Amino acid sequence: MNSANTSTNKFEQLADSKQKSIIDASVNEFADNGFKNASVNKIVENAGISKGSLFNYFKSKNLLFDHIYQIALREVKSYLAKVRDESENDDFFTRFGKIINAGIAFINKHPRLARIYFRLLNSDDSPHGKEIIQNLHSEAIRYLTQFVEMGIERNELRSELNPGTVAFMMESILNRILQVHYLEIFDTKSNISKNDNNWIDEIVNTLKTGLSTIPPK
Amino acid sequence: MNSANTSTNKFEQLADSKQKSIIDASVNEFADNGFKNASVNKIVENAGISKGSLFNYFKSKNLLFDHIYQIALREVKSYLAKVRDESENDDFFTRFGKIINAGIAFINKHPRLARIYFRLLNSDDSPHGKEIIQNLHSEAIRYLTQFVEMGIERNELRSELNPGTVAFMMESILNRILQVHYLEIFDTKSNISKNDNNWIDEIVNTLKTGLSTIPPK
DNA sequence: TTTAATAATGACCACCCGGTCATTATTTCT
DNA sequence: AGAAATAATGACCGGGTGGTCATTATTAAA
Repeated sequence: MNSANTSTNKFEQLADSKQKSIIDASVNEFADNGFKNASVNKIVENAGISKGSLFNYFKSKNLLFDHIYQIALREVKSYLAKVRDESENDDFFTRFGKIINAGIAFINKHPRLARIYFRLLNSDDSPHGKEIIQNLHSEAIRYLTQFVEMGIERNELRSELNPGTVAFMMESILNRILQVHYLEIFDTKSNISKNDNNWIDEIVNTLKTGLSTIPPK
Repeated sequence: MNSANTSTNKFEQLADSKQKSIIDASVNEFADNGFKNASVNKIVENAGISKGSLFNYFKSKNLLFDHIYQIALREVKSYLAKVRDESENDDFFTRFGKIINAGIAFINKHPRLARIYFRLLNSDDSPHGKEIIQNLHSEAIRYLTQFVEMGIERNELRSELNPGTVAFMMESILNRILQVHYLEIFDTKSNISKNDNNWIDEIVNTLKTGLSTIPPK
């Protein structure tokens, strides 16, 4: 009883190369098929282990998915922390542009994790799908709300703005841009192809100055 | 050989009440489980017909889904056309608010169709999922781009704006608002609960006047 | 009313699923 | 080297899948 008996206890004591092959096979299978349609049989086949072993490491398909998801979450958070720290001295709008580009960079670096995320978004066939997504969204809103509040303090944003509302709008647009980029990677037929910095700058700038011909008071 | 031999030919010659019960059962099953995880056995059970009959009306599960999807698409388009015609004399921002409210009304009226749509969005387990979604998005963008161009012509929007970019931003926000509303309906635990007109007005207004403290030239 | 055409049925098929566990292979300890 | 402990295996289980088709029930024609 020396260490906590987590569900991944046995798994974590495996050789690193074996862990990696199992994680790789799992990520690929979940990314391609979502949770329910992912096949444990194919995972063990691609990982080069027996089914009995997998169910020895993880008590169920659910717990295996949880483990994969935790890995993805850790990766995302480290990305967000990085961009927050690296853009501390930029103005609000430059920062927002950098956040968007960090998201794009993440998708480029971890396309299969992004795939799992985007599947999770609306599929609801995953063990804790709803809770996971709610969590991610509220974390994103909190993250962006901080930026907005800071922007107001620095007098870069109008003081009468509701930070939560602005954060919601930013998150909407951010998510959509990332979704488009994700589709560009996974759908070769995609004809959207607007993923260049000019486009992002244009969006940020439009958000900055607004649409109306009539300037506010 | 008098009429086109479509895959739904036999189905459309059925009594209306029978058609309705089959469609109802199918919509419910697809809404609750997505395409692949939907069970044909449960559909026929809930529709009160035999499995053989269903496969007589529709050659495959795929074609049954296609038929359901076409129904949903028709419903959405009629909604969009209605709001376009009814708001012809409003200014751009009032119109955008009405579009958002029309979307919310649609979800309230057809929650199960909305569920199928949101599942379709990222699940990619449906027969032509990718193409369907691409189509819907580009139709939405085209629809909104018209509004933006009209707004510029009427001198309600800055002339230097790129209509496609603005339409993209609007669609991002619209989609997200509808997604939140959808979650409020289907997830009783949802604590977002911002679906009131004040919130929508606030978003539209923020988009109108922009975020920056510095007014454009 | 008898016959011919059409519609509805559900047992059945081959296949795949997540999960189990007695058996076998490997490592560790004496 | 032998015994004990641990790890890995894959045949097997009950259950569900989309789809088929010989049989039965219903309707239309004679």
